[in-house]
Amino acid sequence: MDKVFKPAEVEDYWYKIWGEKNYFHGEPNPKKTPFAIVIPPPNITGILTMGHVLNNTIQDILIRKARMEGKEVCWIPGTDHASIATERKVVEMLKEQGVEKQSLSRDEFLNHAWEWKEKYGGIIIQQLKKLGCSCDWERERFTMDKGYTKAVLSAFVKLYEKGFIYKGHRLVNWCPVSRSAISDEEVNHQEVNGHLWHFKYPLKDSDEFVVVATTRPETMLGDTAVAVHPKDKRYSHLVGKTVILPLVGRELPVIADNHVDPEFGTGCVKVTPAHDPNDFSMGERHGLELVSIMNEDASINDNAPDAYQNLSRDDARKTVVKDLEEQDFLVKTEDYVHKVGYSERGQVPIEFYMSEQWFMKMGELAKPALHAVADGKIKFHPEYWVKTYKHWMENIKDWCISRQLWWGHQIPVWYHKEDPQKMHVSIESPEDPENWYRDPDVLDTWASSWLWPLAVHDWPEESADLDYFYPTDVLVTGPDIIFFWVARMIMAGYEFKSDLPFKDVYFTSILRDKTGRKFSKSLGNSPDPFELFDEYGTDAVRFGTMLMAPQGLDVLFSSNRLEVGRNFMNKLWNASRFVLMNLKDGQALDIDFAKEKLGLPEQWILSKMQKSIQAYNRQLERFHFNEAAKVLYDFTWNDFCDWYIEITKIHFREKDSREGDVVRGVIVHVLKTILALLHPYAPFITEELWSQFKAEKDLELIVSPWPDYHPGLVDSKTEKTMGFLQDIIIAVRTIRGQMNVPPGKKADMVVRMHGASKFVLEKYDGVIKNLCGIREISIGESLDKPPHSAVAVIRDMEIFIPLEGLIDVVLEQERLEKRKTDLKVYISNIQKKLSKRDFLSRAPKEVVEREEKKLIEMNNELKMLTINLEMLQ
RNA sequence: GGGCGCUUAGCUCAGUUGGUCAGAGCGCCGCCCUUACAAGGCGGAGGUCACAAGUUCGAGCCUUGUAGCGCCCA
Repeated sequence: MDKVFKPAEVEDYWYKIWGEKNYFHGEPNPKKTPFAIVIPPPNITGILTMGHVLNNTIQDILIRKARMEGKEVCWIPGTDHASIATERKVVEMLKEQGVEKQSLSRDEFLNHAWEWKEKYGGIIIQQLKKLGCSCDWERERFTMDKGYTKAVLSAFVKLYEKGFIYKGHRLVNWCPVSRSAISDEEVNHQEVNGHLWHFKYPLKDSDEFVVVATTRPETMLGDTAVAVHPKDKRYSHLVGKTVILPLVGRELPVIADNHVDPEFGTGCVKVTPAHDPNDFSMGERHGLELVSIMNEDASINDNAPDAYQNLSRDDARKTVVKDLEEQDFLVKTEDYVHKVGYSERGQVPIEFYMSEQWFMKMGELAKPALHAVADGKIKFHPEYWVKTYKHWMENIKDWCISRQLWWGHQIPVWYHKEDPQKMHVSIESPEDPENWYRDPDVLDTWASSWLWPLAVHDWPEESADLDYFYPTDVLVTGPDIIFFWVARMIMAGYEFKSDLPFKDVYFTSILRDKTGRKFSKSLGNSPDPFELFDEYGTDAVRFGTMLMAPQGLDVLFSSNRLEVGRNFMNKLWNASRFVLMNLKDGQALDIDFAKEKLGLPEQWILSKMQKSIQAYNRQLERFHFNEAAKVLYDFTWNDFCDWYIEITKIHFREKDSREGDVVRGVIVHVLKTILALLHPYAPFITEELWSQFKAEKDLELIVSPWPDYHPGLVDSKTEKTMGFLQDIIIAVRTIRGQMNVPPGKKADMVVRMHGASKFVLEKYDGVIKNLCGIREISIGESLDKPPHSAVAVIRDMEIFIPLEGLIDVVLEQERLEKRKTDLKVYISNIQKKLSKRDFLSRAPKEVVEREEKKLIEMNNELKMLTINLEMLQ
């Protein structure tokens, strides 16, 4: 074995072997418990980010553990067609080639889109394989597969027939870049530094005028009223009068409406029903005219005066303000901070735009989904997301599901050419297609991905796969898509299968950079996972990432934190190397621990290991992946490497004892258990090391049994004794360290003690001698303190280390004084506690006894310290 | 405006059901290339658990309030 672990040499090798042996594939098997996960399908436009690393490592951990536990495991991978994002990519690509989308037919465009998909859509899948994901690749799906498409259209038809889907002429969120409607969830509100412009609108046949304030001057071209609050005395005389809209000349009524905020601006507002949702409802209440002044790309249309037509909305704003100023209608311009809705995909401010769209009624769909989570049938981790979910579900609004795009699932609705009111809604086209035309719009991508857990099995077709692997067990995803996807999948599950889609939902951390900014493509602050894999090794990236991602909190990611992972992998590698070097050829390593007489360190490491297994399983079961990683890290590094391996060196120096053979059995057993437990986090290195230790009959680690927890091997007495031994060793090392005793120089140890623990010293003197460089140990009840010696007090013993020529009296005094000061504080705290009658009567007996015992021990230590300090004077 | 979360060592963070002298990694100081590992070993320093009040025999943990930071929704 190499002295340093070289990840690149094992990663591809083992991934290939696992694949060849078909270990990733799951089939319905009535004899086994199923364990299923569906991957959150990444966009075909996407490449692997650290967010994907985090998310998919977690899923792989769950899947690999379940596989080792003997469950029938199925992790279904796939990709999402991502309507808006993909169409944008394809349009951009065509533009570079000098082709405008508008010059192509729908079919021509879709051919380009499919070509693009074939070329780039599989990149992220290859990347997930590099990460080590043990997905069932035979079952890989794409949301525009034939079977999947059928599922999406079937769902549309079923909901239409139920009356849950309808068409309406509404004001919708409009993305001028995509030239499509988008849903409320695709709008992000951002604070921007804007202005508040105050304009004069003159009263008809009068010298009077009103002043209105607006953040969007260009929309004045579509104003159809001016409104004030009915109780606003400043303006009550104007209600019912008419003002003239500057630049346009349109006559506008002055109306009174309760929804006007008298505090905003002048308390008098312009009303633009075709471009603002509040104004729209005001328009409905007052029967106002709708004047839409924009084209699909948010340029000004011919409902505005000639001077503004075809200007972009930004140019229109400048021109309108300039013209108003020149004509003396501008009163003032104030700086003004306000929130603006941005299109999530287009990254530009959205417009509110009148158009005809398809909507889904959500009220009935939401009911069972709300209850499933509120009643705990579906559990969220961390739990606090339940509140957010409930709040959204209880205030759910109808969902705009149509998009003015070509790439996606075209809406399965045909209109009759003679009579467009006549509709054919079906997954099949009409029998006389020549008389019909199909709705050109496609469905919102989420209206296909909400079926993912069902449609991967070709629902609504019946299948054994669907029966066996649905509901799935866990969904792992980011909290940013709790509404987009999680909530809607739950609704779809109940609506179409009358059952929940998953039992647990784990919401991952959001990754941020060192300064707390969210990782994003546009900021360019997202590290490339492949550079990290190269630098640290994939296992290290997986393990390090998991170690730094606490449940429910954001992660300030910095790649040097992955060093912890890399160092740990190297530690494990070298510990294995040590064990391998000390094994004998052909030695049977299956030791029956029950039948062998085990030494204290062996009993201790096995006891510690059992406790670690228990804690590890517990943390994994409660989805605390960082804490589980920590448990294993601590056990491996501290207990196994720092203590147990060091102790075994004593045995391995004596070549052929029977005891040594038992130690070999124990050390291999512990190491193999560590490898098995770590495998879900670090699959490559553990499989490689396993191959060095596995017996003939053993399978690859990926399908080897999960270590059992044996409570019978937990032995608290052993742990106490070993703890005592460790305290002694640490105390001696501290003295050596502080007095600068050269590591090679052996010292003697004189122990004055009275208690029953003397046997520990006598029996394990070898351990003490070897672990802290001691030559001779003398023990007695009335030994004198040797001259020039340093002292440590441990429980009932005084340990003297004679250090002729090395002892620094001042240092020794300082050290003892510090301990004495600390002790006094502790003692006084305990005394305070024990002097309270309420404490004695109300605290549990064990707690009181523990405090009393502690007090005696500390007082004893203090006494011995004081004597030794006095001797130094 | 409504909701959620966070505040523990210089930095980044753990801390389970309220009960040992509050932990880790990194960083810092000292010693060491001891035949698994210098990506390492041994030892050390470093904390008013944001602040205030309350509940309790007992609070980092529970309750209320305050301040600061962050996120989501309107």
